[in-house]
Amino acid sequence: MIDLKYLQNNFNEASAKLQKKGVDSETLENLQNLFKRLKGANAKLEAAKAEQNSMSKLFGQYMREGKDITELKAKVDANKEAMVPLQEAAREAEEALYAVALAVPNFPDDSVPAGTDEEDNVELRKVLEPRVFDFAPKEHWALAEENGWIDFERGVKLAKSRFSVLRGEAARMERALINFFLDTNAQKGFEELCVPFMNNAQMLQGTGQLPKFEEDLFKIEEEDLYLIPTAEVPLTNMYNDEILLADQLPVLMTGYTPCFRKEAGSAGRDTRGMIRQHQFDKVEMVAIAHPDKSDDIFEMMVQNASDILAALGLPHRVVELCGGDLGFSAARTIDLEVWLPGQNKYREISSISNTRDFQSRRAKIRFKDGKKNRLVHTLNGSALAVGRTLIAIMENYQNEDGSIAIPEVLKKYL
RNA sequence: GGACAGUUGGGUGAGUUGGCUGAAACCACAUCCCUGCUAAGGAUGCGUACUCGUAAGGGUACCGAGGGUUCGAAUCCCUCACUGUCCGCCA
Repeated sequence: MIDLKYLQNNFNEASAKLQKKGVDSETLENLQNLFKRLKGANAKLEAAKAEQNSMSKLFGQYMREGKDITELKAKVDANKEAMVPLQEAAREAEEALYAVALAVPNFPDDSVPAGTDEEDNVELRKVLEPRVFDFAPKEHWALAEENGWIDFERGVKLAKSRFSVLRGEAARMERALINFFLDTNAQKGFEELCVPFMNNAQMLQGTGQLPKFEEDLFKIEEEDLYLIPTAEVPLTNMYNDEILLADQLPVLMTGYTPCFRKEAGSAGRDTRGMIRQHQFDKVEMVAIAHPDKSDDIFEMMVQNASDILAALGLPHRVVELCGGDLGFSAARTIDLEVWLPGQNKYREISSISNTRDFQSRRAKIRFKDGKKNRLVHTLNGSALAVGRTLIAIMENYQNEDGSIAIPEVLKKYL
């Protein structure tokens, strides 16, 4: 959630920032008014409560002293009744405010390039030259079929469309990649965690998936539980509603989890192959950081993900997202796009974001800064999406006969 | 799944015949004082959030969560969650 006090005191600045993310100023004006309304309603209610409390104290005193309480009782009853509409007003004001506030995206950093969609993203650099093929490179689904690696039909039979089954060598490769990623992240100082793949609503709200993006989540019937869409949710919320000590920072965490997404709104996109699935494996990095240190950690996380791709010999480019393409919670995001020769395109394989205090305000993750409690910064990034890495290896390491070579660094994991 | 017990501040743990308890005591922690020798003693402070105020200092809420009874609830009632123990079941 954005800082409402900041919005109130720096309306024009805040409004300009959020324009980059396509939020109109009417929404913000509305938000500002709702905030004022809540404060006003609370002030009235609290004054009435203070009155009630002090009269109640007197009441007890009178009882002890044996004084007559009929007059006091009448006053206190009248006040109680007068409080009912105030209570109602405060409740309504709060509901109205949060309905809007929780759906407003984070402020983008000033450095974020303006733009409306991915066309306006800015390429920062390319890493590794794409290989020159002396034959026409195939797409991963063709290779998968030739090698018997991915069983799309049976994935659909077992579940539904956008599910698939990895077989044999491919299944082992998936496992090898997970291990390689986790080991590499651990070397960079990330603690490995194995977390629940279902989280409750409060956690999903903490990281920003709820309430706005419920339609993209798989919910467990009859339970307050959702399948996680990314390990960012459990890892970041490890410290939900906690106050850390300054010397505990930064907390660096990594974990492998499957990720579950309904892909609502992506109907028809990437239906062929394994690019966009309802369930996919990912190894995630999460950092809980001191606000002054989050930029450095961000750079480290981007470098780490890029290094992993380079170690696998996968050409990729580093892209800074423009305001319009930035996710809901992110203040800044850098994507890593891997080269897919079969598709003749760069495709997203990692997304690293600094959410600054947007998630920590929702999730109440603070740290002791001297006497005061301050919100931490939270960062997350994939290192890496496993299925897409497998695809990238298939397409980049393919031979003319359809066989696929194994990247050197993975050999010890197979 | 069934039965019983419990859920209090950073920790341990009082308080459950409703008001004087936002919460004793102890530990931990912080600052200061004393003293000096391998550590001890003393004083004070020390929950979170929102809110009013330049500040000093007020106010409101929170004793697992939500609701109820009452002038007033950590204390009574209801629902739910979680923890523990026993039974059942099971990878």
